[in-house]
Amino acid sequence: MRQKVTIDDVARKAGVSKQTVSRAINDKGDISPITRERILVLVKEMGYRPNRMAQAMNTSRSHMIGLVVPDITNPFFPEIVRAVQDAAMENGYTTLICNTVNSSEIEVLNDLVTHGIDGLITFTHRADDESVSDFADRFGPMLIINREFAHQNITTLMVDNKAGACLAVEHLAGLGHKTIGMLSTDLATLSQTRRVQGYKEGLGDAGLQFDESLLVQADPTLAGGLEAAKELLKRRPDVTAIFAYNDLMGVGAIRACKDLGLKVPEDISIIGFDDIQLASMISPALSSVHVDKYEMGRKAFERIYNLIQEPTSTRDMIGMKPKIIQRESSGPA
Amino acid sequence: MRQKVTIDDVARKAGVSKQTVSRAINDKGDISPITRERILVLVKEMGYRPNRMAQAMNTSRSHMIGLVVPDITNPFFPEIVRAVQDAAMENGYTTLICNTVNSSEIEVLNDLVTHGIDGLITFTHRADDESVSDFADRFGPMLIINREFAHQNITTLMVDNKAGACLAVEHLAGLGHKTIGMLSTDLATLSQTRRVQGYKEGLGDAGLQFDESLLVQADPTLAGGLEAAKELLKRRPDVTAIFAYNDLMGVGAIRACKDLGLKVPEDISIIGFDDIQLASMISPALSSVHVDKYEMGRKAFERIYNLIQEPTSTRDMIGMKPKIIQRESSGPA
DNA sequence: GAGTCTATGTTAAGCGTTTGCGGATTGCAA
DNA sequence: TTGCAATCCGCAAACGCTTAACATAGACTC
Repeated sequence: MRQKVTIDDVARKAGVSKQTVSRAINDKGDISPITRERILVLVKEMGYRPNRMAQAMNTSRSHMIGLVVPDITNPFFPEIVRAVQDAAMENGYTTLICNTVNSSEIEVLNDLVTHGIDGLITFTHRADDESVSDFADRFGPMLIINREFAHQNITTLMVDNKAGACLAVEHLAGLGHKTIGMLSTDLATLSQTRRVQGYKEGLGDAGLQFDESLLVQADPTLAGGLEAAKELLKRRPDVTAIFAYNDLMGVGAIRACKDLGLKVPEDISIIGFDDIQLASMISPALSSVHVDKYEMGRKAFERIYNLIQEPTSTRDMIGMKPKIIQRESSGPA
Repeated sequence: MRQKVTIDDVARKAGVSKQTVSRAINDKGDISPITRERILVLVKEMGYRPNRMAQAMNTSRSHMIGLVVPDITNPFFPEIVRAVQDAAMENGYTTLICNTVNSSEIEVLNDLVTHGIDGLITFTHRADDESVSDFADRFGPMLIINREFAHQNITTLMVDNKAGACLAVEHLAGLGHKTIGMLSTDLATLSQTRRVQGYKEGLGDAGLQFDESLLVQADPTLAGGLEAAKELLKRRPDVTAIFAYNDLMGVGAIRACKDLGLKVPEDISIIGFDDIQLASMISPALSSVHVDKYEMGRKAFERIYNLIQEPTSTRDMIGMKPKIIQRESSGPA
C-alpha cells in the first residue's frame, strides 16, 4: 500500500513547504500560530497521517514494540498480551506479536528487529544464555519475562514462583492438611524449579516432612495432571491435598479424583498455579495461586516504554508477588 | 534502534557499491556468480539483514499484515491468531495485532495503515457499514471475518452459523429429543441472528414445533448461560435438550443443571457452539458445534497473501462449514 | 583494428519523513 | 534611513534501501 495522502500533498494545498507542515504537526517551534492552525485544519480535512515508516527512518522510533510468546493458545498468555496492547495503545504504540513454538526463538527476535521495533518484551525460554546474550548486545530496550538473566541491556520481570508455591502449601497446611503431594512437570524450566523449591520450603515452614514419593512429574497439561494425580494417589493413598504445578494439571487432578471416586474438596483438596480463566469455570472451581497477568503485561510495557524514552536508565529486575485465591477445590482436612 | 550493520557497511567491506549488494541478496540479475557468492558470505559473516522499513519505502511491501480482534482474551480468538501467525511466518510475514474492545475500530485500522501494513484481517463488528466502506475505499487487501459485506475491496470469511445451528438441532433431535430449547444472546450480531435462524430451521426439519418460550436470551457468557438455562428450565420443565449460542453459555447451562439437581446428559442434553478449548476440559465435556478456528486463520492469511501478491484478483466470500463434536453432555433422550 | 555485443557495476533518483542551517521578512531602536 | 535581532519558513541532506538508466570493460565479429 502506497500512502494515499502525503505531507507533500498537504504542503502544496497549504501553499507552504513540507517542512512547515512537519513543524505544525509535531508542534516544533519556528512556526507562527496562524500558519500552524491553518495547516492543522487542512491535515484533518485531508485525513493526512504521517507515514510511520518514513518517520521512523529519521527518528529511529517506529512506535512498534515486539512481543514474543511461546504460544498464544496457551491460556496463560492472552491476558498478558491484552494488557501489553492496552498499555501500548494508550501510548501510541503498536504491537508486533510472534509465537515461537515452532521456530527458533532467536530467529524470531532478529526478524522483529529488522522491522525496526523500538523495544522488545519476550518470553524466551528455549534459547540458550549465550544466544540471548549475543542478541542483547546488539539490541536496545529488552525485557524478558520469567527468566533470570544478568545482562546490562536486559530487564527481567518475574513472578515469585517460590513464594507462590510456599503460599500454596501454607494455604493447604493452614486447612489442616498434613500430607501434601505435588504434581510437577518434567520440563526443566525456572518456574518448575522454583515452584518445587517453594513447595519443599513451604512444607518445612509448616513443620511437615518432604518425601520423594510425594512428588510426581508429568506433562504440564490436563492429561499430564490426570495421570500424575492417579500415580500419586496410588503411591500415597494417605495424601489429602495436592499442589499442582499449574492450573491445567490441577484440573487434571480433579478429574483423576472424580475417576477414582474421591470427592473434591471433601476427600482431597487441590490447588493450582497461575489462575487461568479455566480455574474459575470448572466445577468444583479450582483454588489457585493467582498471578496478576494483566498487571504483568502493563508493567512490562511501562518498563519498556521508559527504557525507550530513557535509554540510559538502568536495567533492573521486577518481581511480582502471587497470592492465594481460594475456590471450591480446597477445604479443611 | 538504529540498525547496527547496513548495506553500506557490507558494500564497503566487499569493495563494491551497495547496489551490487542489493542485487546479490535479492537475487536479481546483472551480477556475476563470483561476486554474488563473495557478498553473500560477507552478509552472513557480518550478520547483515536488510532493514524492512527502508525496503518497504521503495517496494511498498512492509511484510507486515494487520490483525484486528475484538479481544484476544476471548477464548475464541487465540487459535485463529496463532494460525494466522503460523501462516504468516511461513511466508515471511509478521503480524501487527490490535484489540478493539475499548477503542474505535476505525481508528485502530487507520493507525495500522500508517505502519504500512500490506494487508488486513479483521473482526470488525461495531463499526457501521459506511465507515468500513470508506476505509475500504482507501485501503488495499482486506478480509473481514464473520461479517457480511459487499465491497469490491473486501473479501469475507464466514462460518456458516445457520448450518451449524441446524446441525446442532439435528444432532439433538437425532438422539430422540422432542423439546429443544435455545439459549441465545441479546447481542444483535450476525452470528446471533444466523444461529437462531438455524435453530428454528433445524426444528422445522426435524418436524418439531418452535415456540417463543423455548428461546431465552442473556449475555453470551458463562454467567449468562447459567441464568438463561435456569430461566428456560423454569418456563419449560419439559425441555430435555438445550442448544446454547456458544460454549460459554453451554458450560453455564451445565452448571445450572447441576444446581437444579439435573444430570447431564441423563436428564438434559446440552450442546454449545464454537468448540473452544474449555468445552473439552470440563466435566462432563461439552458437545459442541466445532468451528475449525486454526483452519480459519490459515485460510484468512492465505487469501490475504494472494491478494497482496495479486492485487487485481477478485474479492470473494469464503465459507466454513462447521461440524458436530459429540462429547459427554449430549445423549439419548 | 574498428565496430558491436554482452556481462558486470556504478550513478543517481526516489520512497515520506525530520532537522540543521541559512534566507527572507518584519519590527524597532538608533 | 540604516542596522540588527527576532521571527518565520524553505533548502537540502539524511535515514537504508531498490531500481532504472547509464558507464565500462572485455569478447566477439568481420
